[in-house]
Amino acid sequence: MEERYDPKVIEPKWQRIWDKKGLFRVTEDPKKEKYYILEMFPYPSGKIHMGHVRNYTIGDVVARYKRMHGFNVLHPMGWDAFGMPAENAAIANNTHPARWTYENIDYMRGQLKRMGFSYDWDREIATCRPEYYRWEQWLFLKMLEKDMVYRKESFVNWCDDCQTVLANEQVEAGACWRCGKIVRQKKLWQWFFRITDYAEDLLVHCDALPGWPEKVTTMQKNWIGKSFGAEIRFAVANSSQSISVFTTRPDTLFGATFMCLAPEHPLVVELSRNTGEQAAVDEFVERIALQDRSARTLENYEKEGVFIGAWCINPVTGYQMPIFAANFALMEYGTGAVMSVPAHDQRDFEFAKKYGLYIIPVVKPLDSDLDARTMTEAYEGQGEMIHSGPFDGLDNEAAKDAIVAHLAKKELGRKTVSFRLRDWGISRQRYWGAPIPVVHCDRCGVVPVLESQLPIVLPEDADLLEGGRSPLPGLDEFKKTECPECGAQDAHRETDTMDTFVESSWYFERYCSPRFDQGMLDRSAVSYWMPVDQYIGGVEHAILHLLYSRYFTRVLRDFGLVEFKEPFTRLLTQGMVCKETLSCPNHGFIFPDDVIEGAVPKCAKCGLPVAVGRVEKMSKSKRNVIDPNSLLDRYGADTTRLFCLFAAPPERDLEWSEQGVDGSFRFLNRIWRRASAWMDRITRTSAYQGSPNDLEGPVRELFKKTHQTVQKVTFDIEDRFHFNTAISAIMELVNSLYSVDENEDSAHASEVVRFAVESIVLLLAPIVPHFSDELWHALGYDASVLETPWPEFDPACLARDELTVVVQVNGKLRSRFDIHADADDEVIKKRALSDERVAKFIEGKMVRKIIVVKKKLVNIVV
RNA sequence: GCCUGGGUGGCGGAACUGGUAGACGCAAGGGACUUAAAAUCCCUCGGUACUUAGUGCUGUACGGGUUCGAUUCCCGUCCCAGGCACCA
Repeated sequence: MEERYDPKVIEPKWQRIWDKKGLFRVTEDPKKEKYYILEMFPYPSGKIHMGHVRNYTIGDVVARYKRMHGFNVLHPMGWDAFGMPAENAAIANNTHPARWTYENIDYMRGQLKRMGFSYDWDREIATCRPEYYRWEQWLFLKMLEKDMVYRKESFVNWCDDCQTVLANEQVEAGACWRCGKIVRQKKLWQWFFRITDYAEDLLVHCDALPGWPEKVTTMQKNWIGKSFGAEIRFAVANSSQSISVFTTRPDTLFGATFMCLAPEHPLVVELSRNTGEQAAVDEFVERIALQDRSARTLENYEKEGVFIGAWCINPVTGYQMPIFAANFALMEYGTGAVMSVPAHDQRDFEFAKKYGLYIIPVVKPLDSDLDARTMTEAYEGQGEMIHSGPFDGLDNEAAKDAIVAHLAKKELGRKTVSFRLRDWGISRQRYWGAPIPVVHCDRCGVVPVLESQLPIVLPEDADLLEGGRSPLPGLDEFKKTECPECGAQDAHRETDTMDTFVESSWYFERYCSPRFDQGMLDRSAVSYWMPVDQYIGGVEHAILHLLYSRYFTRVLRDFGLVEFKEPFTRLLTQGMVCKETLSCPNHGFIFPDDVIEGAVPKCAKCGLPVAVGRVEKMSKSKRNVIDPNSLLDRYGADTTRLFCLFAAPPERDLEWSEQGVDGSFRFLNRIWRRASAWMDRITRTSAYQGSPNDLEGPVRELFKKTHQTVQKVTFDIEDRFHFNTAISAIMELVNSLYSVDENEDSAHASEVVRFAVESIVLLLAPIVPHFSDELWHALGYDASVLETPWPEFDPACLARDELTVVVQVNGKLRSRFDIHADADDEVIKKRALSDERVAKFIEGKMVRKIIVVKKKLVNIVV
C-alpha cells in the first residue's frame, strides 16, 4: 500500500478497472430483485455544475448501497438534448446546435466518468437522436387517432426573445421561465395534449404517493386546482341567449347583482351590438387584449370594466343584472363568466363601489349584522342566510346544496367542479426540437404522417437565422412534401416542434430498453424495471416535469405500453448548492478565484477590499460558483463526493465551504494513515469474529463501536438517506480506531483492528468508491467492494457494558452515574436516591413520585 | 393574501416514537513533535456568575400552555426561504 493517499493515481485506475469488468452493466434477471434508481438527466449546457455533482452523488450512493445489498440495480444516464440554449449558443458561436450539443455531451460524459458514477453507459440516451424521438412522434400519431391531441387557435404566451410560445407552466410572474422577458399574448394555431382529461386522476393519486415529499404533492394539487361549485344559467334580458357561470358560492346567488364576462367572451361583442355601447366595448376589448399578461397579474392591477349595454336576469330574484366586460375575468377558467356578488367577494365589492352597483348582503355572520350601506369590505366568511327568500335562516353551507337543488329542478343549474389546470400546449416555433409529424394539405387539411414514414428527421444541417427564428418554415427540402392522404405535391410539413418537456416525460421508461427498435418500449423490460424506485432531482421540477411525466405514463398505460400509473415510487428533491457572494466596488460580483486571500480579502484586478455578501444559490450571474473540475484536480472525486454528502442532509440547501472540503480530504487521509500503520499486521490475520467478552479496554470498545456503527450507518442510509449523520458515525469509529495504541500488541488487537478497518471501508464504499476499492485491495481482496455484501451487525455485540443513568430532581439534571447494563429499575432507583449530589436537593422534602425511564433516566419529584 | 418548509454555539449541522441539548466536522485557543514551519497527534471550546481543577443559574426565534420532564406536542406572535396568486 502506498504511503500517501493520492486520488490522482487511484481514481483513474479504479475507473479503468470498473470499466473493463463492465461492473455497472445490467440486464433483466428474474432471479434477482430489481432496484431502479434515477437522477434527473441534465441538459447538455457545456459542463456540469455543482448542482449536478450533488444530485448525482446522492443517486450514486444509493445505487452502490443497493447493489451491495444484492439488488439488480438499474442506474442510467442520458441527455435532455433538445432545447433553445443550443440554438442561442449556435448563433453566438457561429456553430450548429447539433454540433454544439454533441460536443457538450462528450465533454460532460467525461466529467461524469471522472466523478466515478456507476452508470450503465450502454443505456445512454440523447433525446435529440431520431432513434429516440421517432417513438415520441409515433405516440403523437396514436394520440391524434384517439383525439388526445388537438389543434386550436388561441391566445398563447409569447416570448419575443425566445421567439416561441410558452406553456402556462413556463410563465413565472408574467415572465419567461428561461430568459425572464415579459410574456405577451399572441393568437396562434397550436397543438395541445388533453392533460385536463386526467386532471381528476392526477389529483386523486397525489395522495397515493407516500414516497413523495408532501411539499411536491401539495404543489401539484394546487396547480391542478380543483374547486367544487355549481354551473348556473342566467337568461339574457330581451334575448334568447343565456350566460353560464361557474361559481363556488351558489349560496350567494340572491346577492348576485351584476355579471362580468372575460373580454374575449363571444357574447361581449354579440350583445353589445346596436346598443350604443358598442364603440366603448370594442375599444376596451382591444386594449385589454393587447395588454401584457404580466400587467394583469400585478398586485395593484386596477380592476376595470365596461357596461356592454345588456342585462341578464337573476334566476331566483328576477333582478336585472347589468353585464360588464371586465379585465379580471379570465376566459380560460370556468366558463369565462363571473356572477358578481359584491357583498361576499372582495373583488366584486371593489368593482361595485367603483361603478356604483347594487350591494345585497345574503350571508350574515352569527354574531353581528350586515348593512349594505355601512359595509367597508366584503364578508367572505360563513354564516346564516338572509334576504334569500325560502332559504333564510339556513346555514350558508347547507344553502349551497339547497339552492343548487332548487335550480336543478328548473334546469337552470347543476353541481359541478372546475379545474385550474389547462391543456398542455406543446407547439414551439423553434428549430431544435422534435418535429410534429403532421402535414398540412390544402385539400385534406391537417393529415397525420404515415407511421411507415417515421421518423420525421429534423434536418441537422439547417442554417440558423438571426433573431432566433426557426429555419424550418423556409427550408423547402424539409417543408415541401406530398400529402399522405391524397398525394398532392403541394402539401407542407408542420414546422413547429414539440416542447422539450415531451422528451423528458418518458425517457425513464425508454432507459429500460434504450436500443429497442421494434417499438417505443419493450414491454418485458419495462415491466421488470419500472416503476422507478427512487427518483432524485431539484424541486424546480415539482410541477412541470413531474406532472407531465405522471400524465404521460397514464397515456402510455391507456395504450397498453405500461401497466402502472405512477412512474416514480419515491421522490427526493435535493436542496440547492449555495455559496456566499463576493463583490468588488469596481468589478461587481467576482469569482472566488479572483480574490486574493488575506486578513482582508482583496480583488485580484484592482486590489480593493472585497465585500462578502449573503449566501445564495450558485449561479453564473452571481459568480459564486465552484467549478467541479478544479475540485477534481485538487482533491479528487472521492473528497468532492464526501463533502457534498457530509455538509447537509440531501433535501436541504448545501452551503459550500472550502474549509469543509479540506476537512473531508483530511478525514480520508486520516483513515489512510491509520490503515497504513496497521497494514502489515492486519494483512497477516483475519477479522475478529469472537465474543466481545474475550476483549478488554480500547480494543473491546473498538469492536463494539464497529458493530454500533454498522447499525447506525445502515439505518441512516436505508431509511432516511441521511448521509451526513452516517458519515459522522464513521468519523466516530475512526476516532475509536485512533484510541487503540498503534503499538498495541495484545492477542486480538490486530484482528479487531482488521475488523474495524474492513467495516470502515465497506461502509464508505458507496460514498468514496475509489478510496474504498484501493484499501479493499490492500487488505488482500480481489473483488471490488461493490461486489461485496454490505456488512451486518450482531445485536449481541452492540450491547454496551455500562450505561449512564441521569438523575433529575423536578425535571432538572442533578447527577449521573454509570451502572451495569442489566441492572433493573429498582436497583437504579435505589442508586439514584442514595446519590450524594441528589441528596442535597431532596433533603427535608417529601418525595412524591419517582419516574424511571428504562436504563436512561430517573426523575425524582419532591 | 393563501399553501408549504424552516429559525438550535463563531459557522455547517446532531438529538429515532417527549427523557443527558450542541454528536460529527469547520473555525478558534492551548500543548506535544520539530532548529523552524507545514503536516500530524493530544486537549479545551453555548452564555454567565461565583468561593473558577468545582458549583450554580441560564440557554434550541419570541410569548403562553400541556407534562414529573418540551428543541420535540398545543395556541398565539415575529422573522427567513420556496411555491401559488384577480381561479369566480
